[in-house]
Amino acid sequence: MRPLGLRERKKLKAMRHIQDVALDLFDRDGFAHVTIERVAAEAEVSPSSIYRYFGTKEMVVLWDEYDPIMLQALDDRLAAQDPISALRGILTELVDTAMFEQDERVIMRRMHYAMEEPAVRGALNRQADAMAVELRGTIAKHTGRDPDGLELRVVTAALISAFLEALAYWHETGYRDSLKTIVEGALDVIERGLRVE
Amino acid sequence: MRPLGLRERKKLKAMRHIQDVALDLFDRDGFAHVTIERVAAEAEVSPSSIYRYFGTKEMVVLWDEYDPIMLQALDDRLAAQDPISALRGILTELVDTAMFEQDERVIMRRMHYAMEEPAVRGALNRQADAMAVELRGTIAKHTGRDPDGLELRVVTAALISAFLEALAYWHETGYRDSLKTIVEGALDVIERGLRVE
DNA sequence: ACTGAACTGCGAGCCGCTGTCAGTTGACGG
DNA sequence: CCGTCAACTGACAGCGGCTCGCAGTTCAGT
Repeated sequence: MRPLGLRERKKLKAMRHIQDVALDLFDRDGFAHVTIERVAAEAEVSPSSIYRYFGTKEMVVLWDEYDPIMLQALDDRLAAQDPISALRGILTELVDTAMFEQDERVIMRRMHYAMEEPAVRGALNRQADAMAVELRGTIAKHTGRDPDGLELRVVTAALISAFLEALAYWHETGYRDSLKTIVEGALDVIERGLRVE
Repeated sequence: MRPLGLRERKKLKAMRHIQDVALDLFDRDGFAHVTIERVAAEAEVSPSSIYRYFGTKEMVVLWDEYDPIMLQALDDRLAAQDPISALRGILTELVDTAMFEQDERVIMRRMHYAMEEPAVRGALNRQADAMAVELRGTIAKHTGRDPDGLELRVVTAALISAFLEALAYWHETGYRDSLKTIVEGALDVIERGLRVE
């Protein structure tokens, strides 16, 4: 799996390029006012290729080549630790990776649309939903709980939504604090229970 | 506000009729394979009217004439009680209302698409997001918390997502138990904190 | 090399959704 | 009861996201 063939490398490069070009156009004219056709023209690929690569216009923004790696890492950790520790661990790992530093600017550009553009936000939520299902299955497998039980459903949903809120807060506060700090704060809130008043 | 004019009554009747016709067609041919044009023809209104009434195809399923009433009731309760008690209260009230009994079948039909059809599910999440924002504002007002603080964000998100999971669970278990029981179970989980292992 | 499979671009087309405009219908004061 | 005005409705045109089938091209394994 490690050594990517030429085909895959070309595809990855094309996707990076398309995403980059698209973000430029979105920044200039706004997400809604940029057509896929124009992105395709600017990136010198055909519109159908964009749809083949990304599936939807929103995914042009949301796609992240490291997502599968992250998910794999999370899965691995879940075999040995509880979900909250696993998430904390991933975050720490992430911050220590040069990859993150390097692409942080791109991440923030994408985050802008993920938070401000309703359509993109919707797609993000959908991704989160899919992730919740998978997470539930994994936790169930490692703890012997009922994967379809109400309790586990609520717990994983709370976890995922806490992470999403952390992202939103990170964005709204202008990326002032590190994402790691914020996510840990969010997890703390969840962990200690929700005395509301 | 109470006595609805003829205009509003006609509109409400039309919307009920359109939703009903649409659900019939969706049941027969599937959500994706039914065009708004066909719904319009079957309901004997113009397509533009459907868009004026509901905004999007998904909202034809999600629209509920009692939603604004529910939201108002929730707002009222939030002035005097904490959010969890308020939600429990609304649920109890709901179950006691004849309105619910009467329309329960329609609710289940709609629920089917809200859960199984990705596009509709997306719209539901979006509604939930909007509700979270409002809820945050209301809680902040009544408790003096920072409406944009991380803690309140996480708490309200957990509450809303718990409710959504309760709905999903209700649907998945074939509406066996009452929604009230399930929501209360979900709220219990949230309330006592999320020790995961 | 060479064959098969995967990928790409092209063209046509569906349908959700928006905006405009002319015609109609209910709300309201006299 | 009626005239006026605002609100609503339907017909139409059009945009653009997205899909599909097809023909030509490019990479992978032998």
